Amino acid sequence: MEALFQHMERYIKLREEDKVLLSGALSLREVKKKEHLLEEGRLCPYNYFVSKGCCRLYYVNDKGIEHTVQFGIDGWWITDLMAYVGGQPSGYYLQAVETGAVVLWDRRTEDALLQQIPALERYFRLVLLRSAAAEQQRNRYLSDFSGEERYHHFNNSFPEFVQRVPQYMLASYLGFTPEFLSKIRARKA
Amino acid sequence: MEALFQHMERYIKLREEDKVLLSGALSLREVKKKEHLLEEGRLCPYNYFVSKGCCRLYYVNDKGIEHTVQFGIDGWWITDLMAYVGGQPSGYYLQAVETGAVVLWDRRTEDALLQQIPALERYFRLVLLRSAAAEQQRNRYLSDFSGEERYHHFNNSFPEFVQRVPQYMLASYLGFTPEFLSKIRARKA
DNA sequence: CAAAAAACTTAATCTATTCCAAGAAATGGT
DNA sequence: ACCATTTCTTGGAATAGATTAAGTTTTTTG
Repeated sequence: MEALFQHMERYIKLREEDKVLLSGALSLREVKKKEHLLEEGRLCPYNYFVSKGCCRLYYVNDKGIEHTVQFGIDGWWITDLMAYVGGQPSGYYLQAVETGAVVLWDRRTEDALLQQIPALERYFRLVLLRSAAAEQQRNRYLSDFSGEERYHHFNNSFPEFVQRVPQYMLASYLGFTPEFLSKIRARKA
Repeated sequence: MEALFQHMERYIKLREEDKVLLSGALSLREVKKKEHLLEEGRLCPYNYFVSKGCCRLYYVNDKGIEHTVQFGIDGWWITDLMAYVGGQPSGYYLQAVETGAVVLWDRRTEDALLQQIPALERYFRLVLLRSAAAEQQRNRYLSDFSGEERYHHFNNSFPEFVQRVPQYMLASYLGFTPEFLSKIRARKA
């Protein structure tokens, strides 16, 4: 929970009383590796702040193939936004890649909290702005680079992260098959 | 400009004095078809609200090929977010697809305006939230559907829009070549 | 209204990546 | 330590879509 406060204080000032309010309204949840926080078909009234560990958001297409759409490591928010905003059943799975902890931000208490701590409007605006900017850049890589280029680029940018996550998840995040990733690595060595 | 006020009032309340403030701080710019609002290498201290017409954000890769990353029709915000947030030179072009008008939101007066009209924090938060949700969905289509499926799906969802924009732009938005789009259409007929 | 420019089509060849299948290596639970 | 499960590798056949190049149609402009 402290991790979230620190993250918020990068963008806004929090008074002690704000922290008390937040501590009361939010809940911390510990997750074991591979545990699901959200499954397809379920409602998703939460936005998840990854306070420790690593989660991934993925969907399963009609051929049964998993596609990882986002990794969330500590300090990132992650959720199925359509289901969060619209209140419909989700089409995604949210899974802990590593044992860790997340803070649950509940849509149903959101309005009350935002009224009590108006600075949070600004916090979430800035968080969303930065994540939208990052997404725009990721999309550029996805559309402009070949699969192999994407892998090398990602591997150079986040070498430690590549070690942390199974290859098949990485492959599905980078937009190709695990077999192909295997071949890329073989080529290099 | 009125279009922007209406859009804001979908999410927040604006007092008359707020509108006066906004009218003074923002500028309206008319754009001719094909005119550029932003070119690669330039700074981009603006966020653009499309009040009438249609714009597109695209980049040109090192092979000289254009990739359309976003269309903005009336009622949407559009800009190179990295350049807007970070202040570095842009890697994108923003071009009017049709003659129309945009409202310029200037990053350099943003803080002052947000302080004078705090409700705008909420407005932009909600706009960003919805556009991030839409982006998440678009990414799913891009990664899960074949080019041909993407075309049919888009064509069914936005038949009027498909008529409004040149095919090569649509192809580059859907992630394939104009030649391939031509083939898809030939197959159907 | 003609000429130039822009947009679209068609066809042949080429290539990055998928798909399938089977085996090898690593990891995890008891 | 051992067995089951999960993850990774390898190779060959198949394919969606790119590339190239030339020709046709449509739109824009003087």
